[in-house]
Amino acid sequence: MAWNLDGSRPIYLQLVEEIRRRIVTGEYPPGSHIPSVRDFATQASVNPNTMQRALTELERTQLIENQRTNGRTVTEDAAMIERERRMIAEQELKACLIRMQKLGISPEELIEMIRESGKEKEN
Amino acid sequence: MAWNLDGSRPIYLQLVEEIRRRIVTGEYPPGSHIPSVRDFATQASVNPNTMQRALTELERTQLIENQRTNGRTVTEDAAMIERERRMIAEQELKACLIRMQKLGISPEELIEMIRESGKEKEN
DNA sequence: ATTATTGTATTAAGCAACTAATACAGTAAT
DNA sequence: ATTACTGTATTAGTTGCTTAATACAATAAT
Repeated sequence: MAWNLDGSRPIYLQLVEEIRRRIVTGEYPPGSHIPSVRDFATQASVNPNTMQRALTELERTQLIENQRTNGRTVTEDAAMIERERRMIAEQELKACLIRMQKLGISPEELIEMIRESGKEKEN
Repeated sequence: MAWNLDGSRPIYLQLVEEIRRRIVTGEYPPGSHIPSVRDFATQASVNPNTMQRALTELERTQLIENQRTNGRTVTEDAAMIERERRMIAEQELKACLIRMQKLGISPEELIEMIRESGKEKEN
């Protein structure tokens, strides 16, 4: 329900990522209708034009299909959705590893840091 | 030597991060002079105003000190620099964990992914 | 003293993202 | 047929980032 938009990057890109996230996590199931441009814009408190741009952009990934005057639906291809989810995760990981390497932190050290951060929950 | 600036975010922020990275990795040692605004701007192929903004911004972190008309120097406080390095790393990790969690990936799974990505080097 | 270099400030211009307010065409529902 | 909803397009105005071209004061070097 939360869009969590910030001014650090173009809003339409953040919209793309948030909607994509909802799709790959099953929040918007395969084949289901997603809200209309106007509804989406209202929900996210952005201009309809900006949401339109985000949805058009998202269409290029084939995750959503344009039903002309009947709105847009999530693709039926569940395997493709799962593939997308893994791809996003691997891109995130790769970016994280690079940023860490630039700070002089190896993958092994990163694993150790993750373990450490897990322990802190017990406070 | 590479600045690797892209248009995805404000350039002055990318400059702040790159210079900060060079400091915490020892590329610019404690107490040393960093290049002048104009030199830095030339190196990074940006406008002096943009570099000025980045350096002013970076000053707030205390990592660099303003010597008035004698340029800027990296702080002598090596412990503080190391502290900064760890803080950046932990922020990166935290952000990564959150993004992964949003994709339905647990810290344990993330560790597994890191191990997997390490194996792929042997191709 | 003069010169060069430092940081800093100012003004103007351009650009991309975003908002705003409409308008239009197609289709589903009634 | 009419109504209400879809996506789409257009035009205009605002804002923040960036570049550009200077200018100024303070200091280091000579």
